Amino acid sequence: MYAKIIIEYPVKTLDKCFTYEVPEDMVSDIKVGMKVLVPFGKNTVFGIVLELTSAKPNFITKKIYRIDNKDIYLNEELLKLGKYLQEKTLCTLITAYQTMLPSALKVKSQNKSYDKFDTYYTLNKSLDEVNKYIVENEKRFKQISILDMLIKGDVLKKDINSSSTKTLEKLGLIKEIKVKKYRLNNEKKEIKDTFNLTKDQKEVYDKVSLDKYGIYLLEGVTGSGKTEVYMHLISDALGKGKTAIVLVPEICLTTQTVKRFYDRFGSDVAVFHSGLTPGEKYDEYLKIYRGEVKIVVGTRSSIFVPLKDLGIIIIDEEHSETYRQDSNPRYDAKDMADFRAKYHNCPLLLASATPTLESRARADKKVYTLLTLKNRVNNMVLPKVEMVDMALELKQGHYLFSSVLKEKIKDRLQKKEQIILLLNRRGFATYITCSSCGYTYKCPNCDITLTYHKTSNNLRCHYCGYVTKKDDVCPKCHENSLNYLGVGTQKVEQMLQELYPDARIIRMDQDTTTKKGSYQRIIDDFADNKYDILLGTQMISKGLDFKNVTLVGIINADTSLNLPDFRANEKTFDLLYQTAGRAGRDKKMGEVIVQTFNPDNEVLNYVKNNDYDGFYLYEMNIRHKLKYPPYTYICLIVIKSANYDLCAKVATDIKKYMEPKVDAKTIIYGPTPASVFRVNNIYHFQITIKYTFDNNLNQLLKEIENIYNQDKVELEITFNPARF
DNA sequence: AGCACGCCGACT
DNA sequence: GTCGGCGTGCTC
Repeated sequence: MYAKIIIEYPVKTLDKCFTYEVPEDMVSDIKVGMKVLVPFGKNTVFGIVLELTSAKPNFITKKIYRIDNKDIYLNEELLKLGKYLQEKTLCTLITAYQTMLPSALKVKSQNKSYDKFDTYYTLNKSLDEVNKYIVENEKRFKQISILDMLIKGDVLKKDINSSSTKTLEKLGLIKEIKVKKYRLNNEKKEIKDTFNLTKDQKEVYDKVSLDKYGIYLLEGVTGSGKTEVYMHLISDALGKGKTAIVLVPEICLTTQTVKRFYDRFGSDVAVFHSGLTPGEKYDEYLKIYRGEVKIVVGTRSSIFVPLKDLGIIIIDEEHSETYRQDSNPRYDAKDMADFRAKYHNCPLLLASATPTLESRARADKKVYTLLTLKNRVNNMVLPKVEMVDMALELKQGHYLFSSVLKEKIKDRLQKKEQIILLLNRRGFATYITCSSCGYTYKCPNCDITLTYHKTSNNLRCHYCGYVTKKDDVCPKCHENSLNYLGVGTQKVEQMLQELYPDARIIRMDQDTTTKKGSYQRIIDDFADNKYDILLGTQMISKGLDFKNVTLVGIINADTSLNLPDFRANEKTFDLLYQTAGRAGRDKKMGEVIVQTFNPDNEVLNYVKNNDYDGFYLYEMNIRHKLKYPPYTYICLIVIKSANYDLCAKVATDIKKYMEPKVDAKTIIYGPTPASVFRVNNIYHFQITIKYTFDNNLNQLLKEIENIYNQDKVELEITFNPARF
């Protein structure tokens, strides 16, 4: 028997099968998908068996050394999923499989075992023989008490280890056994199905068919109880003997959502996120592999878990960027989810209060089934949103906090209600703005904020390459106040403390949440009313549910409007709408203050009116005019090299190579310097491709990779990039 | 990726 | 005369 094997080196030249002979004694054990050790050149490497065949090849073959672990291997579905991942991202096949496996199982030399064991004592003789021993040695009280315990069941060695156990072991009456120990364990809980769905929720729930493939888009306002719908659907899937995957954005994981799954499904749930150690991940993977859990809740990579018989896949907060990996392979978990849903003939449910325009547009075109939850549960009303013109406030001497916001904060502090303040740091400091009038530079061709390049003191558009010089005074109001606009959370915290000396303020940003668990601690403390004000960056916007928060303040709504990205509006809407949704999640009415230099901005006004659908129509119109997704697809090629000239040359060569070969409607922009032009002395150029239908593009890009991706130049191709 | 083979410069 | 630079080509 011969095996076609793909080896561990993630290089394009080795991205193909090598054929090895399977030794006689391995024939009965070996299976497609197993990790094996093989000789390769002068080395010994690991690889994955992709195919088994009896056909003898016409070249000399080497023999497989050994199977790495015959208990864990990729099944047919996951092997196919890997190929799909390769196809979608143009990565090597081995990279695809590596991505799918937890680090403990990756195809490479592993020096340590990730298995942990508990040692138990167990009886080694029949009950009769043991009882006989007890009768014959009735004076050996210690031994007898041990035997009595063991008759009832195995006992941990460390609990009863003594000279007596050693004697019994020598006599052959008892023995040690090792049992695989999981690092994380959840108590088995009764599944309670007492939560009743509201009428709205029931309607949505009824429309999802668990018995066939289909993609549903659930558009549900903040606080509409989407999780409750998931629970019911999952519960039904389990009832059919099936399993479920729930993807959540990273930030939601440590929070209430997961707890709710534990409370409801107990030990049927495994959680997968970056906070787990490799050992913990390995254990969870093993539990899933062995079918000991039925539901996996986790971040992006959880889409690859080896659950069998999937009954439903749910992607919560589907608009979140975290579902797209921003390093190689640049996959989108939604694509993977779609593949698996098709494979298992089960539904894929995408849910969000602010769906991506792409998803929402597909729902319009009936590619997805649109489901809506328009009302909050328990008659909670959506918060009242008020715009404050910061240009006016500034004139009155209110710098970071407007007079209105200051008043409201004071009021809530008196009422012992809580406040969340958002400092919008998206798009921070890459652009130039006028601090008197709020003017920003935009590209006349692309309607994109120009990015400031300090070295050359000019402004550039990263899409088309438009360059203009930075003026000394603002072109609109002629004040000498063009600069990076930026305040740090620390500074805001300090000012806040000066304004409200008695307020208890907790800051949440990159600095305060680096330590493991610190994020959770802040959330818990705030939920426990240990603080009055939670001040944070975008990480506070998602999924948090604090009953006592009645005021949300958005300190600077504008920064993200100026992201050099065609999704700037969408990102701003998401951020503000979701943050606003943190207010008034209980009986008390919530209020939101949005501070802006552009009070007439349309996007902000849709936020004000809690009007996602309005925003959707408005933004679709813009996307249509400027031919942005969802009306087109975008593919980004980044060319990286330490050699500036070479980098620029390869970039232009690629464009020249592609231009005559693409579809007539496909447009190639650039090359332009990338948004991060130079990192560690590596230059970055980028080419943007806009296309609608281009069947050759994938093939063409493969060619490009083969021709231009050499030692001194690195190419990075991203389909449908999250940002650029 | 890793390693060998191979053909030209400055050195124990 | 050799050691070693990294360009090229191959690995079942």
